[in-house]
Amino acid sequence: MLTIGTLAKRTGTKVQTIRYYEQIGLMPEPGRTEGGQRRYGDAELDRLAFIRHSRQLGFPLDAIRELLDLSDAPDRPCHEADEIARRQLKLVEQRMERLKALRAELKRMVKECSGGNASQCRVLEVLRDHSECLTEHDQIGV
Amino acid sequence: MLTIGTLAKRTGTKVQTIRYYEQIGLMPEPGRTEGGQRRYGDAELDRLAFIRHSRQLGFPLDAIRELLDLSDAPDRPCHEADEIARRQLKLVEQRMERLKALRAELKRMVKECSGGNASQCRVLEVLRDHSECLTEHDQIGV
DNA sequence: ACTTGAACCTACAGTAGCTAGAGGATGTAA
DNA sequence: TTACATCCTCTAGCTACTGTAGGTTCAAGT
Repeated sequence: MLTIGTLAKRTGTKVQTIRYYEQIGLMPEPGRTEGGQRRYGDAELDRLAFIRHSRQLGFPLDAIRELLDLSDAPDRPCHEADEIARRQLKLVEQRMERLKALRAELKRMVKECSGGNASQCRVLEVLRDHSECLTEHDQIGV
Repeated sequence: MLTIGTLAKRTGTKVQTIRYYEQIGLMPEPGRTEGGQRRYGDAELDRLAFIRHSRQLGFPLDAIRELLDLSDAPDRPCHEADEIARRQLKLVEQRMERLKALRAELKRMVKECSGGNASQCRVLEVLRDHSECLTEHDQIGV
């Protein structure tokens, strides 16, 4: 039987995060000691590891919920899981494209800064003048 | 004199966002009509454009506050702005590295999925078994 | 002058995914 | 038994907005 702290250490999760997952129904309510402390088994350890690994791959909690459902139902066809993974991959690729553009712009800013005072600062100038910019209006969520 | 809606349209911002910026002190309190509606001048338009452009480049609001302070004080040396931009560039580069690893992992998952049912699903299997993974423990913030 | 309707106002709640703290109870080893 | 790490619940906070409810104001058209 594992305490919440052990579970936390083994999966690289904070204790509070595990309780949070329980609260939102991602982790099941575990058994308790007489004194009311949570005690976990190996199934819960696996489940939490699954969740953490998925989070590390950037899957949002909603998607993880779906993946867990699939994982719990071995007979269901797997294309749904495939779908979710593909969606995530697409998202990651979009973000990368976006970051590439940002990086270019930031590099340009930094490179052109000659180190005078603020009134001649290239960095500030570029930020002030949107027209010399490669970046589009509505791409804020990086 | 510009209404808040006009300012919003011109800068690609939502009206509520402008009010939010005012609330947190990033935008000044503008003049009002007798009826209490906000009216802006060109200075405010410029300031908002600066903020939005910076946000598009991924600068957090705190950094933008610093940049605005610098922008308001033309005599201060510019290396602080340079510093902030460099910091941001570094962050962007870190994120890109991270996303590259994620992309590789996701591609692998998707590629190996053969389309059976959930019990043989490669995607789920990879998520279950952290040990075959390239990704490190603590890299969740993508 | 009057009416209409878009745009404005405040205030509050909600989003994702945790994280931190207060104030107190429990479990375990010496 | 005593110390002390770990646990408990509850609440609030973080970033950067976004949405809604319920009401007011402005400007254009008649």
